Amino acid sequence: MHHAADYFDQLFEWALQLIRQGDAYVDEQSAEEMRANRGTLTEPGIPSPYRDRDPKESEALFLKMRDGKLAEGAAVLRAKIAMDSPNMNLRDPALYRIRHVPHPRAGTKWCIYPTYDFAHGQSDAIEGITHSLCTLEFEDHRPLYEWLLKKLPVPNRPKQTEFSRLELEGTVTSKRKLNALVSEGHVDGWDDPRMPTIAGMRRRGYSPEGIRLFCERIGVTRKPNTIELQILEGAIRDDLEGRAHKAMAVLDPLKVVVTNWDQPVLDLDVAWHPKRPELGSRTLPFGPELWIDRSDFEVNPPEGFFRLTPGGAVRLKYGFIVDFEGMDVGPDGRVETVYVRYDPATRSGQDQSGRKVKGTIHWVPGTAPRVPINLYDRLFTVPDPGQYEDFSSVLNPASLVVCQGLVEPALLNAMPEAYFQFERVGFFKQDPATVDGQPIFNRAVTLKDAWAKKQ
RNA sequence: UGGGGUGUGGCCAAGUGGUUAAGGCAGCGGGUUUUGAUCCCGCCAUCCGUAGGUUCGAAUCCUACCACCCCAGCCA
Repeated sequence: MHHAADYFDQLFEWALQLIRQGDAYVDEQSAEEMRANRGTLTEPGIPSPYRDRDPKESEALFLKMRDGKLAEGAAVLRAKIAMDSPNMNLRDPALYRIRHVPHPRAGTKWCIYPTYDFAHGQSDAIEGITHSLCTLEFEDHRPLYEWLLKKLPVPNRPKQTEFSRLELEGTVTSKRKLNALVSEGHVDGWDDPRMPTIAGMRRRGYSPEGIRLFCERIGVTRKPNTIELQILEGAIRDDLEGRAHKAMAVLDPLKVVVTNWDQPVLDLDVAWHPKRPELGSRTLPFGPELWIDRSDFEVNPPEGFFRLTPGGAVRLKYGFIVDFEGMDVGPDGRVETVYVRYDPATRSGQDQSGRKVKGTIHWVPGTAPRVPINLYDRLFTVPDPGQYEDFSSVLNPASLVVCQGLVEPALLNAMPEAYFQFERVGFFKQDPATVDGQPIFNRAVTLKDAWAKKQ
């Protein structure tokens, strides 16, 4: 990492040189006067009364600026270019201004600081940069960037190239707006998993490779664009599909009792990934009591529903086919427990029964630990929040839903760097806030769900 | 009504004078499947902002027009 502050001494010397060359002058107009004299888009500006002062006088004033002898706003160093330029950025842009504040890196050494325009190209040159990339709004600054490089004895001449910024549906990407989200407390920080920052995406569970795949898919151009969220999510899914450990978790538990289970708990040995044996396997206990997702049982199933129903049967993934036997319904009409019978001849991997069922659902053992699972969704309810003057009014109140889910016991073991797919649910990763034996999972992205879409 | 940019299918994006306008995402249809996931197959712009023109031939060259974005901070 390099910082412009590392070059403040050199930048100051170069500013002095511009003054001596007659290419810069100290202007003592107020900010308001400068604005008034800058002209408009269609009318040229009016030269400052200080524009043609003796360079020696400018130099003396500039030194006074540096020495803290002038108040903020009392004077500013300006490039002497052209007040009638059709390019507003060339109407004698400010190069240095007085700020009686310490600098986060340079401390209290300076009370004058270079503007973006004066620091940019020269810093690039010092760093030996050959191609300086930035976004389209700086296109109009390129002539200024080049003007400064030409006027100064810089070690090399970087070339500025602009491209369009990346706009993503359902979020904001400008630093200022992101900063507002953080400082106004709408998110927990710059690495909040809902933030479109690298830190946020990593914490959410996006892999570096997935992020790069996304970048490859969207390309780089000079066209204004707004990328659909699906392109990001699709890239993340495509990458995670191949690298995630596959496990089971139940977000909204419904108790299931296997009434004919007449043996000790059966420890199933299940591979972490069906296509990647090198990832190894884990133990998954199957017993008389377990949990399934509430959405996988319907008393009055809609057309095409092939999960568990009264009178129906499903396969419990990696386990057995079970047949519905009965259920307990609470006073509020809510199903509390489902009773099933398992078919011993249908054990996964050694099923010789020939039975076929329409659905296979995920489950966790009755002893499954309960852990917090953060379900993240888009931060905003509209695709273009940046267009709203007060974007906090279109925040998605459900951008984070914390649920207490049940996960298979193997997930209690620390695997902080692993990506997980909770089968039929989505991709997840442990949050860094996880402490020993108390994992917290973040949902990176859901799985595609053709059934949900059909509903 | 100054200057700088950009316009190719729902979203991205190749293509810069010559067969039927790449590819990805999304969508649709079908197959495989102990994840309604993955995977596989097929379909998806007679048309490239609009209108003219040049040419044997144009999304690609010319002209005009239209639309949208950026610039009047001592912000970056």
